[in-house]
Amino acid sequence: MNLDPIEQKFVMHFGEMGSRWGINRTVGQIYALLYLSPNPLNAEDICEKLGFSRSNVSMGLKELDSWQLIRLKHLPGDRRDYFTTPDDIWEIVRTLIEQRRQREIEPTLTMLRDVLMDPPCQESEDQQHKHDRMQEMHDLILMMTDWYQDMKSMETERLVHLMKLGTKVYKLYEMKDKLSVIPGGKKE
Amino acid sequence: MNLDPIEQKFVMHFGEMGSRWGINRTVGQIYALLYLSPNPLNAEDICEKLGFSRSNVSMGLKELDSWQLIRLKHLPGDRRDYFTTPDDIWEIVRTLIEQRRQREIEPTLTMLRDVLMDPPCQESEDQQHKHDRMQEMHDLILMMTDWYQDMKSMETERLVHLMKLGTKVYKLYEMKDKLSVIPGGKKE
DNA sequence: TAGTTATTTCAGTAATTACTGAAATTTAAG
DNA sequence: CTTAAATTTCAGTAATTACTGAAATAACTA
Repeated sequence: MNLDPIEQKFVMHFGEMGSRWGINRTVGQIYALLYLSPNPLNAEDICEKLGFSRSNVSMGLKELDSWQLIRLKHLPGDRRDYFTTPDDIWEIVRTLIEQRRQREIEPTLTMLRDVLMDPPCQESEDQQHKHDRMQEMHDLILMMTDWYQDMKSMETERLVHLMKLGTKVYKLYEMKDKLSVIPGGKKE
Repeated sequence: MNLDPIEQKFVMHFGEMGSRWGINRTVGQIYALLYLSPNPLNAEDICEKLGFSRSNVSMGLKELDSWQLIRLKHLPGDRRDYFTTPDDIWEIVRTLIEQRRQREIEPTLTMLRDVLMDPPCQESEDQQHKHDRMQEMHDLILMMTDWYQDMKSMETERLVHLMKLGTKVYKLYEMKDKLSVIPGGKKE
């Protein structure tokens, strides 16, 4: 492996962390390497720097591509594929959240909608409890994804501002009914 | 396996989903079963319902306990351990987020703090770029965890209200400077 | 077109993780 | 204390996932 100490620490960390997420070591390390790299890297570069086989790197890049986390670049007079991560880290975060929503949340929501569709076959108390419990989960997930869809449309600048306000913004909101100066203050 | 069709679908789904998260099939299924169950279950119940070995269930429960996702109960005149999930699904979600923060985010933050501590050994442009890139990630993670710490302290009722408001609350906030009626309107 | 280079696929193997049954330990009751 | 029930541990094995090298395919060049 051909990395300076700091880079190595960062790359290794993402390799190890990878396994705590659904992602494997190779994929984690490749992404960390690309994230730090000042210029696009081709597959051969990655093999060399991380000591993985060419085919492993190919599969890792394919995986990252399926997550839409990398960008393909071409250098003039060079037919090889070069890869980068988006420059804007917020774009990376948004993509990660969106992909996880699609892969992990959406199927669960579909399953829940499905089982909640038909009413419990035998109307026992236990059946009712299970039904309620699933409804509860369904509603909570729906609320969170709706909230996320709303936030997603915000530009980074505003989102950062809103996050930094945190709960303060809510205290302000509570005040508005008392003031009844702001238009729409009686709604909700 | 001894489950009615709807329950089975729910439990199986969490088994399969488990592998997309860091969690394994057994643990996913056990949790789904406990989540739906109207009354606490002991290990033997779980073995029977899911068809796992006693030791596998024991290990699964231990894992769930380490995530603080289950509660231990005792029934009068019965020495066996019975388990439930919290009644309040919001408590489950909070615990999940908190645990993931501790296990996945905190170590990364520590690593980043660590590598950002000492200045780049050789002051090349590439070194600077890597340093900046890591700083960027550090700051973003810190902002998100700070925001989360702030939200964590809110009661469920208020949090739900705030989520349902979504970005509307921000539009209101933008208005306040123009109105300059609300106390503290000139801050920030 | 053939020849060259880049990339992907895939079958086989290595490594890791999940699961079991038997034995050990813990816990409580008599 | 002794006995019995409940739970955990752990070594061995099964199942799954990760990785490799060779072969196939694709993409360009002359």
